[in-house]
Formats: sequence, structure tokens, C-alpha cells
Amino acid sequence: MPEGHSVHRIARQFAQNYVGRAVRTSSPQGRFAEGAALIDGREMLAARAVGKQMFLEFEGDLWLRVHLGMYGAWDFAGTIEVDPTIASANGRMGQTNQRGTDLGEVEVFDAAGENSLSSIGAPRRARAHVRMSEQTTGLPADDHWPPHPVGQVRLRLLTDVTCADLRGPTACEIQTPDQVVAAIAKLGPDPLVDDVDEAEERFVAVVRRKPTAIGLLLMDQAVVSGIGNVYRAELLFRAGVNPYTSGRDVPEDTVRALWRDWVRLLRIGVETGQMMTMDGLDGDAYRRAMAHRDDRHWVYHRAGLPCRVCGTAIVVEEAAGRKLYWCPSCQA
DNA sequence: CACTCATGCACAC
DNA sequence: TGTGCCTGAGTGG
Repeated sequence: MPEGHSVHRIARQFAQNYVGRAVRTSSPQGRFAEGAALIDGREMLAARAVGKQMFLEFEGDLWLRVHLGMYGAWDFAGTIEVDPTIASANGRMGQTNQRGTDLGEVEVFDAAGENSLSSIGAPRRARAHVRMSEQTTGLPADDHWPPHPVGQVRLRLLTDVTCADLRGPTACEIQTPDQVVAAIAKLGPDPLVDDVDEAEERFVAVVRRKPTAIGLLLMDQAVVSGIGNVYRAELLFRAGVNPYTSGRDVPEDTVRALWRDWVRLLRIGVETGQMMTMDGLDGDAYRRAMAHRDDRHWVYHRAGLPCRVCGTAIVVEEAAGRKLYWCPSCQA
């Protein structure tokens, strides 16, 4: 699942390609037929992400709340406008692989029909025709419009030119504006939604009065929105904090450093679509690290391997049902 | 091919 | 604390 950065990228795609347009909705799988019927034909008015949740507003005070959970994903097909703030176009968003990149890189065509695989650092195109890779769809791409639904598609959102399929979400429901407000009220601050300075104060205040371990607080969406298991491990390592330290025992400066690092990593993640947590490395070391699978994080998914800084074996432990990776020496 | 695991979370006990 | 949901990638035979 997508940690917070992916959800913000998805919301931007909807803002760019759906907001201001009438949307035909359906539930090819059937499980969301009733909800889909409620918004069918309405114009989408807004697309917002808060932490790992996304809210799409439709005419008539109807909102769609989607949470991808661990397995959910959006597949985009057809012609999409690539948000200029998103460096790489992706057919599939949300579902990511072990390296933390959005899956399903797609071929991007310019107006002349010349194509190139979009990637970080590639020239940004204002407009792109996106088609699914064969591996993703099992079909030879753009022969049909709209595309034949593949697999269990809970919800399909269709404009004249763009198709978005939602599969495997943990939450997908129609809400009233009040329910949306209530849902967002339960969430901790999101640096890309809230005023960053106020958000930092909120975060610091909550962490510093909790007896709970900081490693659990970072994963608690009521404390801070958008952090998942990968960012949790990496943030703690980067700050040199023992995951088991009580929130109230983490020095205030350190809590602030954690917050500011999260703001930085989230921004980088939204821009690049990748969970870049080793940005401190120089060019060569960074390229080397990126060249190998499972070799792009400080501690995440590195159980038993030597710490990149001190050589101590990285430890993995089960905490609240999730794997917690950390260096017992650097994070003493 | 069969099987395990996973970036999450709601719920029951 | 444990279970269920839901899908896809990775792994080992």
C-alpha cells in the first residue's frame, strides 16, 4: 500500500483529469453497484488526499472516500493529462513493489507519436496517451474503448477519454460532507494539507505527552497522517531514535527533526513517485544503492544485513503486528 | 505451480 | 493480541 505520497499523486491525477468533467461510474465487479449508481453522470468537483485516504467530491454534496489498504490500486487508462508536478506518468498507482516505486511504468507518447518510457528526469510532457502494460492488463493495450475490465474492478470512473479502475480497496464508500469532515477530523496532520507550522506544533504536542513508543506513534494515523511501515523505519533511523522510546521521552528537538524530515521525504515522494529515503548519499553511492533490489533503504527490509553506517546487523521485530526494522547501534 | 509475504486497518475477544 | 479482508509480486520446487 501506498503510503501517503502515492495517495497524493493519485489525487493529483484525478484533479487533472476528472475534476470539472462529468463522470460515468459503474462497479464491474458488482460489490459497489449501489454507490456507483449514486454518483453516475455527475461532475467531479474536487479531488483531495489526506494521509492515506482520498476524497472525491461530486455534484449534489456527494463524496467518495477511498482507502487503498494494503492491496488496493488505481489503474488509469486512456488519454491523461500528466500533472506537471508529477515527473513520471504511471498507469497503475498505489500498488507498489518492494523498491517502493509505483508499479506499471507506462509508455508515454508525444503528439508526434514518438514514444519514450517516462522516468524520473525525463522531459515532462503536458499531454500523454497512457496505455497499460501487457503484464498489468493481460490485454494488448488500447484496442477497446472503454477497456474491458480485468480482474475484480470494484469501481470504474469514466470520462470521455479517461478510465480509472479501482481494485482491492479496504474502503470505498459514498459520504455526506459531514461524514467527510468527521473522517478528516480523526486524522493527524498531513504536511501537504495543513499549514506546516501549525501541523508541526500539533505533532510535537501530541507525541510529547504520549507514553506510547515513538515507533508506534509514527504509524498512528491519528497522530500523523500518511506514514507507513517503510517511512516509519527510515525516519527513525535517519533521526537516530530508538523505536521503543516513549513519545514523551523523545527530546523536543528530535521530535521536530522527525516531523521536518517527514515533510521533506513526503514532498520528494510525491514529486518522484518513489520512496527516496537515502537522499543523503552522493551521486555514485546513490546510483549504486538504487541499482539493486532491496538496496535502497537504510534499514527497511534489511534484517540481518550490516547497517550501512556502523555495520551492526539490522534487527527486525514484530511490533503491533508489523515488521519493525532498526539498527540497535545507531538507534541506541 | 504452490505458497508466502506485503507499503493497512477494522474488528472481535 | 489475533483474525479477516483483498490483490500482486516474489520465491522455491
